[in-house]
Amino acid sequence: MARTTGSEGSRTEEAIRQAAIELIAARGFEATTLRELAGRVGVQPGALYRYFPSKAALLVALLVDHLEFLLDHWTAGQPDTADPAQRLRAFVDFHIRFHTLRRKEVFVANMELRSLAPPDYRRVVGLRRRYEDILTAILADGLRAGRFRLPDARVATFAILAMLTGVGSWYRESGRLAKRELIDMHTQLVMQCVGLQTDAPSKETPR
Amino acid sequence: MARTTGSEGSRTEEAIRQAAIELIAARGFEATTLRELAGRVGVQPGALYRYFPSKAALLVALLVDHLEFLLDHWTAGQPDTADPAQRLRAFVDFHIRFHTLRRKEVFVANMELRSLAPPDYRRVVGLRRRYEDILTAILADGLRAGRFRLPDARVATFAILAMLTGVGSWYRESGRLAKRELIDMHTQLVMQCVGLQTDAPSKETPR
Amino acid sequence: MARTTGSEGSRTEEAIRQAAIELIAARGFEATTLRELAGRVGVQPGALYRYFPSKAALLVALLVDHLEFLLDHWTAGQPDTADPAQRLRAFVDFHIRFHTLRRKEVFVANMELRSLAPPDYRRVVGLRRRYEDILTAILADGLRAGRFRLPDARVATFAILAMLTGVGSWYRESGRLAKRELIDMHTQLVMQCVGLQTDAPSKETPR
Amino acid sequence: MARTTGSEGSRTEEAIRQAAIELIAARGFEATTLRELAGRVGVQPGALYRYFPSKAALLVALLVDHLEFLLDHWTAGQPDTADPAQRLRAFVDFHIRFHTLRRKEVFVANMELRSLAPPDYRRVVGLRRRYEDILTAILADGLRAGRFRLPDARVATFAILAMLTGVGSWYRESGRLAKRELIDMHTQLVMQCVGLQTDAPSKETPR
DNA sequence: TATGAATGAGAATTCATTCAT
DNA sequence: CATGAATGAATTCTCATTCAT
Repeated sequence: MARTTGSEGSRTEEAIRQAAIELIAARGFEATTLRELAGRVGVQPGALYRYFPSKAALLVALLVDHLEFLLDHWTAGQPDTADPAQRLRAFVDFHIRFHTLRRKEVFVANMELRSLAPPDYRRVVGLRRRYEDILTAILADGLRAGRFRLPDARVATFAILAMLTGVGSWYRESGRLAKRELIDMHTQLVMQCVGLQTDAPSKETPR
Repeated sequence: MARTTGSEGSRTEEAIRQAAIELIAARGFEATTLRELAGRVGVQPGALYRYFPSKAALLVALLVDHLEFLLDHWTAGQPDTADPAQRLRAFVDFHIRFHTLRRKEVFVANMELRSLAPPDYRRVVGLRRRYEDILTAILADGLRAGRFRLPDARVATFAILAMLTGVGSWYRESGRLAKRELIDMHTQLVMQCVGLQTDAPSKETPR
Repeated sequence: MARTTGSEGSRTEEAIRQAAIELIAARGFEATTLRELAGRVGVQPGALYRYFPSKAALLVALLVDHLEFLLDHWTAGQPDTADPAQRLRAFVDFHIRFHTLRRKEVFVANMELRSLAPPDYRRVVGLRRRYEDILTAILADGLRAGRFRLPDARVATFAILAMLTGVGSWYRESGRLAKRELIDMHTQLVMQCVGLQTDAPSKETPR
Repeated sequence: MARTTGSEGSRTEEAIRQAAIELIAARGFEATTLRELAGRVGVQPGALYRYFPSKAALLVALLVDHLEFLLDHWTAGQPDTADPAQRLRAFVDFHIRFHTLRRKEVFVANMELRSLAPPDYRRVVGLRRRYEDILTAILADGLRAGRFRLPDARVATFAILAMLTGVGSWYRESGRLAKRELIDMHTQLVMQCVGLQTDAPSKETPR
């Protein structure tokens, strides 16, 4: 379904969101001016205020929508198994796909938390926390079942998320690696990280 | 040599650097104003220009010094062994110690690359690259020696650095974990990640 | 004739006028926005332009109508006597009644003259002048007849009008004084002011 | 003593205050722009912020200083008598002198109360109240001594102040009347108003 | 008769930077 | 070595107004 085609207005709003993500990812929130944003969208700066009451509110809308979208998608595509290793595999696959697909949103959501006013910050961090909890639950499950060898489920959550999310900051569609390879590689790394042996071959970095 | 003993001026410069790191870490470079910086240092804004030709130059100085300090310290304390596993252990220890000690500098260096003008950006990224290369070399060594099982030394470098650097964003001196534990945990995670078995015990997350 | 029965439209126009008086009295003309006005009326800002060609024209309409209403009412209820003292008494009564009844209109008419463009200013001041002239004529009559003792009929006009109009700025229906008392008090003050003895009792201010 | 001659800065501040009074008196506070104010002073708009933290604060400073100046001057020149009639005479003289001398400040103080934020409003109204109380005290004295015939000291205070203050809104130095005449006329009006007989001659308005 | 979308001009305010002293 | 005064350019945001529908 998604946003129905709609009037002038809803198309303008979508255009603003798109352009905002692009600009904020490129320059940072503070360094992004509404003038430039309006210019990209092809309207006057004042017109932005029909859609967002302030620059800050625009950022909040972007981040909240992004995180809710992320959570919804995980929920919708959740793996049909209770096996922790299988679930972890699915999580890595999901995370990398999502984070390479919506690279800019992810980048913005990671970089601009500090541009949020305290109440907005709490709201956004709350949503992010729910995503972290998904991974923590998988790791804790695996630990409990004696399948994973880990020092601490929460620390490992942060470690693995940092590792996986980092991908978005250097991966380019046009680069050396196909997305399939990327996922396979990180699956191997994560699996080993939680103490599972993999039979993936080792290969040296080509230069 | 440089700023050692401390005339009035060099003490002021140190104070500016300190305050700048603090402010930029807290608000971001764009959101940090020279007025506020000057206020913290206890001088008028104009006085800052005795020490740095521009706000941008101040950031560059901060980042370059930080990265050179990082590289110097690794070089100075380099482990006295050729064994890849030992070297990797040493790297993790060094990295986490440094990144928890100089948390704010690290945070700024990771967040504010995009605030740099292209030539400065290249310079700083060049330094950072030299640090990454240290880890890549260790991993490639271990691969060549058949000691590590890894998909790709470069990808693993990014993955491990992201994992380790992430620590700085949530670790607090006053938190649940002692620094020793932190290092042990991440050593275990990294060792497993590169395919080495560890004998560290698994423990569940306390609630 | 004019806005009597009330199609949709003429009811809307009345609502606009009402809301405008209220808002302008509260915030001043410049500080009143058409957005807020429209909001109170329950329409979109653009709809106001069906009724008034501009914000400035709205103000003019308000002021002119108010002053014409004032003059019409005096004319309609004019006292049936040539005696200056009687006429003065009637004027005070009329003025205070009108100025407490239509407090907000009066307030706006006194405060917002300077918001008028020169031609509108002249028109409105012309109407106001006709009202002042009513009092001047009474005073001049009384002087000529040797009944009043006054330095100058015009100066006294301004003085008395200022005195009486001032009431509107502090009088509240719900306050300490009934309207009847208010009128009696000011009648006494004005009568004494023009040199007539009154037999009204003096009373001290209660605390 | 007064503001000592002083640096560049204090001269600029004085110039800002002067120009601000002039502009605000002419156009109203809301309609006065900092651009225009700066233009009159001969500086860039931003420079105003060295002297006042906001447009609103500038207005407050103007009003508070004006009212304190008014109160100080009355106190300094207070009449050397306890006789209510004499004191009332002195008050009228003082008030009209002051209100014709500092016409614009007075006008602004009367018109722009509503442009103040609530706390500032309370502060300014508090000062104004202290001035009103001076007149109320004189009237109450005269009443108690049986010298004045008045309905109510507080109501009479408002009435007389309105009458006297109104002068500032039409008096021009260059007009028909000398300031001496103006004061004499209003003294007569006020004296009669409180029920004292005067021996001033009546004269008709020349046309 | 009214709406919804947008404009264009201008508002207050902020900020890096300069420079005479 | 540092200040105090000021600049000039930009920023977010507001608002009266227009107009196709």
